[in-house]
Amino acid sequence: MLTDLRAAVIQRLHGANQRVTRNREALVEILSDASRPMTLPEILKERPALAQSSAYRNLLALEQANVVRRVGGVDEFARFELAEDLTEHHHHLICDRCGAVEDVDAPPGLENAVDKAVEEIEASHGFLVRHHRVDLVGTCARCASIK
Amino acid sequence: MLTDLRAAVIQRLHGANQRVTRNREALVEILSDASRPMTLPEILKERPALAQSSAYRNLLALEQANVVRRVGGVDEFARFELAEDLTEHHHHLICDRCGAVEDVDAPPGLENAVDKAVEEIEASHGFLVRHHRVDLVGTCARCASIK
DNA sequence: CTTTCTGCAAACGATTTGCAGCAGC
DNA sequence: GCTGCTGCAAATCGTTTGCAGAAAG
Repeated sequence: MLTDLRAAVIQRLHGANQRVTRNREALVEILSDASRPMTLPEILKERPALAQSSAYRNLLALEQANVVRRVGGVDEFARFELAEDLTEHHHHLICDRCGAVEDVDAPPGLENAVDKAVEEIEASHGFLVRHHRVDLVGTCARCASIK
Repeated sequence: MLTDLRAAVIQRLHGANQRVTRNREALVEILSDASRPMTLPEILKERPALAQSSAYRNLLALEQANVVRRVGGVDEFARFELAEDLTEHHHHLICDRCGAVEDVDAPPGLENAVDKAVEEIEASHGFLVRHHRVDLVGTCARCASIK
C-alpha cells in the first residue's frame, strides 16, 4: 500500500476515535488495489479469514472516518470504494445485465457542466450539494458479446 | 390520470403480456401524481387496501413493461418512479441526512456535456450506454434548517 | 489495564415466493 | 373458462447486533 495513503487512513481513523487494526488496513489495501467498487463477497474472497460481520463493521467504521464510501449499483449488493479524496474523482459504468460496476475517469468538460448545474440548483432549491454521482447504465462489453 | 399516459401504460402492459388491473392503474396514478420517486411505504399509504406483496409484484411487472423504474437512494429503501419517456428527463437531489429524494429538471448545458461524455466513453470502453443518472447528494433545505 | 475489535451465531427487515381463491379478457 | 392477479403468511437473504474472548493503545 502507498505510504501516504496509509498515513491518511491512520490519521482519519484516529480522528474518528477508531483504532488501526490489521483487518482495517487489509480492507483499505483491497479496495485500493481494485479499480472498481467491490461487493462484500468479493472482499471476503480476498481475505477469507475475515468474518462477514467484522467486514461490515469495519467498512462502517471506515465510512464514518471518511476513508470508504458505499455505492449502490442496480443489483441487491452494496459496493464499497475508497473515498474520492483518497483516489481520483471518477464516475461509474453499471451493467444492467450482470450488475458489474467499473470506474471511468471524469471528462473535464463534463465536470465543468456539472459544477455549473450544481451552482444553479443550490441557488434555486436551497439544497446544499456535498458531492455528485454520474452513472452510465447500460451493457458492458462482456455481456454485449454474449448475445 | 392523463388519457395519453393511460393509453401508453395499457399498450406497454399488453406488449409485455401483462394484464391491466385496478391495482396497476392505481400504482401508475400514484407515481404520476408524485414529483419524486416513492418508497413502498409511501405508496401503500396512498392505497392501504393493496397488499405489500402485490405492490412489489405489480411494480416488477410494470418495470418489465417499461412503465416504472426502480431507483436507489442512500438509505435501505427502494424507490419507484415512472419511466422517463412517460415523464420528463430529470435528475435527483438526495438528502444524506433524511434520505429524501426529489426530482430536478436537467439543465440543457449539463445534458449536452453528458451526451458528449457518453459518446467518448462508448467509443473507448466498448460499453453501450442505455441511460444516465446524475444525482446530487447533500443536505435538503428542511434538514439544513433543523441544525 | 481499559477500551475497542473480533468471530460466532442469532436477529432483523426489506423484498420474494407458495398457495388457494378471485378477476381480467 | 382458462390464465394470471390477489392477499395472506411463510421464506429468503443481505446486513446488523449480542456476547464472550482477544488485541490495540
